Amino acid sequence: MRNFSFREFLTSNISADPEVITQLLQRCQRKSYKKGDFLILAGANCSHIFFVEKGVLRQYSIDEKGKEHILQFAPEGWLLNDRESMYFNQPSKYYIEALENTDVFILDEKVIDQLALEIPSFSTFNTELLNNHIRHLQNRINLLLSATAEERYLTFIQMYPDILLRVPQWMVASYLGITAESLSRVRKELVAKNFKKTS
Amino acid sequence: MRNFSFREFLTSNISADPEVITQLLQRCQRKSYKKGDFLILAGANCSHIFFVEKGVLRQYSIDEKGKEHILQFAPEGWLLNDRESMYFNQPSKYYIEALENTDVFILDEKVIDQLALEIPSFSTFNTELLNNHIRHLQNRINLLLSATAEERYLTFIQMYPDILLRVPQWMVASYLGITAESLSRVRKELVAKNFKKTS
DNA sequence: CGCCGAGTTGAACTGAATCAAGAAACGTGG
DNA sequence: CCACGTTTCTTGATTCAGTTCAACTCGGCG
Repeated sequence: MRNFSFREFLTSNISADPEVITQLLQRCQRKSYKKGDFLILAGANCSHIFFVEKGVLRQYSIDEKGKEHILQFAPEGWLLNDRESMYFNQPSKYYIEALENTDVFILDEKVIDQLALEIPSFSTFNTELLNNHIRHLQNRINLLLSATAEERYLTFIQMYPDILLRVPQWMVASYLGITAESLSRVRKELVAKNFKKTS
Repeated sequence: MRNFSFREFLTSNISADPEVITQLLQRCQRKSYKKGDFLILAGANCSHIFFVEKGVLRQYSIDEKGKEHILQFAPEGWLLNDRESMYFNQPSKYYIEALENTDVFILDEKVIDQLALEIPSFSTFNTELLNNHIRHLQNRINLLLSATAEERYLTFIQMYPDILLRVPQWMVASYLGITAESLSRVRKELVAKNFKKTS
């Protein structure tokens, strides 16, 4: 798996001179987690943004019936954070877990606030992240409201082309809001359709 | 229905002196729509934020199968906007329609940008709106992933206690991601349960 | 008065869940 | 490197929540 450098990510998104970005990076923590490690447990406050350099994270909740629901996957190059917990200072509803050995940059809320004061373009950057996040969530809602299991799955593999090869299939099912068995059948159906088409 | 003044909303959310807010309000457009009017059609760019002073709006999309899906209701005191269209300059996927005669304040993107430059606390305010929006969307996704039709309905009436009395029931069904017939049956079931309990 | 959209109800149907069992893949320790 | 248990994936049978289609009621409005 290719590494995604946080520096690259930042330079292509914030218009600040390299010196400033270097300073920013110095104020980040860098951490490595092993497969299965938790970065955050539900119930704790989560006031950081994680940038994945290498590996995959998942963010999920557990409902009253004991079922897991995956809110987001974050492979390399993706950000993961819990704005609800961070911004509103609430205990998080979500667990964040490493699904592979994963290297992350951790940007703490305090650092974000400082940076927003010091680098004018940083708050623009932060706004962009928020807007992007909203777009992502809105599209997902639309999909959940309108699409069948098969349609959701097809959309998923377009959005996260390689995740399927890297995480257990039942987690993908959980992200899609269906059971593992259903996903297995959907995939079987698709293979059958393709076979028909190409033979 | 009680009126919700935009000034009140702003003063309780931005720490800027009244003079500045007065100026802000002067740069807003105020408009009235009749029941059934469209504020925005899908396909057009939507670069404003609407604040509802009186009335109700709905924001909805139409999928390939021709079905409507309601993304949000906005009764008085609520904001409605399409960040995806506004921020990324894309044609909107959503229609915005007045469900009653409705009075709104319109805050244009250009004005927002100006204000962010002129009033430091304004961008904090904007960030707060974005974070709130994210929280709202995330909770909805969780609900769609985990809850049955009945559970969604119960959550809905807690969140929008009076909307049900003001808009056709089939629109609520569309918001919940179920058919009008199903909602009718869910409601019937709930009445039956309550009758059992109280007799 | 007559029409039309909204809501209700019933019957048949269907996509997905559940339950259960077996097969395959995987990791770990000997 | 093999043997073992554990987790994941698949498949089948059954059930169920919610959809679809259709008929009927009700209330408002021209």
